[in-house]
Amino acid sequence: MTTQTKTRDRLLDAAETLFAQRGLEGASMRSITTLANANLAAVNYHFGSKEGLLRALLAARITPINEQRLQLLERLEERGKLSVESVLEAFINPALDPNLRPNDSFLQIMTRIHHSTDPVAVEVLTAAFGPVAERYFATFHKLLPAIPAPILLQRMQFVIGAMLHSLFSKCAIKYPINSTFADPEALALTEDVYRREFVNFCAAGLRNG
Amino acid sequence: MTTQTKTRDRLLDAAETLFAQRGLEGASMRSITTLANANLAAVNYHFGSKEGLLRALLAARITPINEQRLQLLERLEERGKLSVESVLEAFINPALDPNLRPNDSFLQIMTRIHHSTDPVAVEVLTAAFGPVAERYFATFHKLLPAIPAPILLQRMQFVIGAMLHSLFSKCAIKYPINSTFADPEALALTEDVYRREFVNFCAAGLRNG
DNA sequence: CCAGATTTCAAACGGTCGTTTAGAACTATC
DNA sequence: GATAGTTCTAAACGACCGTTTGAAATCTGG
Repeated sequence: MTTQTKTRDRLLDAAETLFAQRGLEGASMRSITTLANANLAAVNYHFGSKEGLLRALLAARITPINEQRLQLLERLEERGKLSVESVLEAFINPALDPNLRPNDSFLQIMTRIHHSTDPVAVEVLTAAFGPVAERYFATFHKLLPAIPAPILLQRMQFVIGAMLHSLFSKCAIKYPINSTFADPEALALTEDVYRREFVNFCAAGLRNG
Repeated sequence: MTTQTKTRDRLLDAAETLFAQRGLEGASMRSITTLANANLAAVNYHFGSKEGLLRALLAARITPINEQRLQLLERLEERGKLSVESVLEAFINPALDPNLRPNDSFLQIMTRIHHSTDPVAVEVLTAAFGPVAERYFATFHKLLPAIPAPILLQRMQFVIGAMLHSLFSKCAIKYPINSTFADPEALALTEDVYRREFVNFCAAGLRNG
């Protein structure tokens, strides 16, 4: 009884799950291939190596998200709808789009690799995220001309950090502060509320920081 | 020619450096003991195991920081100097105090383990950071009574994320956006400016998010 | 100086790691 | 239904992992 999907895709899904769960070093080829119901040698056959698997996974998931970030920004410019809020929305929305992000594991990976020093992760991340960061910085710089570039850059780091950590904590570790409240249900923000909170928090910080 | 410091301390320093550089799984006992100019068995002798080394390292570094966070908050309360800004300062300052943070590597570790799922890291982090988070949340709740608890909790996640990522990027990876500017020197914010930016960014976000 | 406790050392342990290999099983084409 | 190309499989490779061991070296108090 084997799954209908192709081995290559099952390997990518398994890698996504286990890289998120155990980290890049902690997820072994044996655990990945076992979870994917594949032979140990399957990764090397389909991707050449573990590094190849990581590259393929990141390319398959990160690239579409960042491409959409650039597309949304272009559309806002074309339609003259640029504002701090709309740009922040264009930045966060692709990371929440179910069409681009099959499961929550990838958000964990994204946070992990943003704070890792793994050469492959850094290389892929720089290549994919660099143009987006430059483009968004330039846009914010136009929208907030009174803020000196180094200051604005620092504030963008705050924005990126707020995004990464909140996306991670949304679908992974529950912070102990949650235990303060009797009803954990009341703490679960809808995705719309989360999005609004992120945009407003960062907009206020960028402007008045 | 051996270093004057004791083996136990050299092991902690080496572990701090390598855990930051290669992650908890990526830093091997052999690399740690070699960097510390110690025998391979030294870690097991002094700390029992690699996990024991990690626990000792985290306890030695995280605990003082979080204790000071609580102390500073108490002092603000005693002196009636509570404000969103002063509380944010009490939160960020211990992480920048050279007396509590011997070198930058620990900031990388702190960011890493905040986004890891390693059982030991999660356990230590929850124990050390939980009371701090609850305490600060209660204080912010008093200062900003109009904001519903779940919303305030989400905004605190943004604050924590902004802190973690900015501390990490300060001493680790340089984002590609930096390359946009000719003079990288002009981008290096002093620690005072960074602190002020963090406090003002987060204060604006918490209030008007 | 010497006994006793502490610390360091080289060597080896079993286990897991990522990768390779040669052949079996499958699939598509004629 | 034979053939060629693709995919899968089991087994083994050397390398590195964290840990253990027992003896040497070092330090300590009398």
